[in-house]
Amino acid sequence: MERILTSQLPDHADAQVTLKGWLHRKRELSKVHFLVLRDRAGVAQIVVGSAQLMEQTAQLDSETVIAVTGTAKATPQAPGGVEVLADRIEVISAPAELPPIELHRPELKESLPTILDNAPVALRHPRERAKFRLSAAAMRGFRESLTNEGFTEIQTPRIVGGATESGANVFKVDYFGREGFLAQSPQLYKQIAVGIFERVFEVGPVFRAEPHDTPRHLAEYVSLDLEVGFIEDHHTVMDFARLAIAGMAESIRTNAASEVELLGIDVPDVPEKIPVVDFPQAQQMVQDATGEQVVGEPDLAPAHERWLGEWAKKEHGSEFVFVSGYPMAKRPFYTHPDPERPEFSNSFDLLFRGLELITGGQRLHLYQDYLDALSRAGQDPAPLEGYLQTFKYGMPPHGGFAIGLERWISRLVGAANIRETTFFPRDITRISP
RNA sequence: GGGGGCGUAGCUCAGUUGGUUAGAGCGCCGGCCUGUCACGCCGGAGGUCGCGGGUUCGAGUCCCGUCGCUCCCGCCA
Repeated sequence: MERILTSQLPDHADAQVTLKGWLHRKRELSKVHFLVLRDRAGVAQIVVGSAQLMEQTAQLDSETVIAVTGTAKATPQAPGGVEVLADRIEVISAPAELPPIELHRPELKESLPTILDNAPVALRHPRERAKFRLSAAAMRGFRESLTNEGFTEIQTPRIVGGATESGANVFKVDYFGREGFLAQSPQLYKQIAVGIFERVFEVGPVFRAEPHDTPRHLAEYVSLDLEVGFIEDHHTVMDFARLAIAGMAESIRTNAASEVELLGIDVPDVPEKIPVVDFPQAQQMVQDATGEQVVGEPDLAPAHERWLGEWAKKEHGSEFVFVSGYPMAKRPFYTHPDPERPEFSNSFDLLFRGLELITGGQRLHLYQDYLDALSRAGQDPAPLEGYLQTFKYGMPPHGGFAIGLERWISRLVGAANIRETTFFPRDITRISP
């Protein structure tokens, strides 16, 4: 008998079916046992009526892997409308121990450290795994919307020689006796790739050895990167950021509809035109509203980003807001200045529900500009020789951005801590499981 | 890196001004219950109170140290 999924039960009413999955829960009454079977699609109720079968199911522990054969019956009493009246239950695999957490609850009551310590089994919970189906749908939307625009997907090295860019700390690795580093971003390689493909994107892990212990930081996270050539300025890049985010939101709506429903989340509408606030203007607004002295600071504090998020919602009905034109001072060496006011850059952040979700901008594209910028930053151009080749041999104006996947999902589901939406998070203290 | 909070049963948590044998709910085990759906009812097992030291007649409770977790800030995606 061929296996069907719990989600296919409504199509098989009154037919003989086989379900395979995990024993999610038992509810045992004296004359009838109800089993809840969980498979990759969801859960279904199994009704056990015969004394002989009940004797068997009474012995089964939670998470036993079983195959159930019986008749699918549509009935209003059944959760989900259709249940299986079991004729035969086969144990495929019996667990060695009971799970340390209560998987059968509608929502896990366990604390985050307990969930993370027991992640291999905790993530089996329908609500837990649903978050990562949202991730999958988001990545798919990112890939599809950009592929449609003539982008090429690339995979750049995760092990690099020489520090990639200034700023974040990098993990050192022993590379056959030489010093190597884990890539903190595909930045340099994706720019090189623009010289080859014009339009590229990448989905992959990046590594940050920063000693940050916050609910928004990870030592390893998934970066959705884009880089595109032949732009006017950073506003062209912002248009692609809008396109990518809209594609991700749409894919979640269509490819993860049941997860969206299960989690009860609001997938945001991405406006055709996301509001844009110039950095100095943003600071002035925050200062006027909060009375805090922020004008002149080189960046926005998280609290100020939250304020801007609320402002965009109130004034523009948008859950997204661009802040553009950050000061050059704290931006990396490849950042393109604003030709009109060189102390500011052609860069931007995209805030989603008050959290920094995307950073991007226009990059320098002239060889001499790179030599000058590196010199100003006091950085030795020698380790960057391969990178600089790109500009030596002709590059169009270009730019790009990076989206933090886990941050996007974290904001989407309203998680208090990014670890809730990270598949086996790596942070300053956690390296396993 | 700076500051705050918390470590008590498998899980989530109570535990009074220090006082005899440390509690609850869930989970687990046993019994009862034709339709449960966080099933219900009755009973039971389960603890080095994170670890080490100190004060005291007496420490889960007070003090010191240490380890772990967590939140805020810095910083970032």
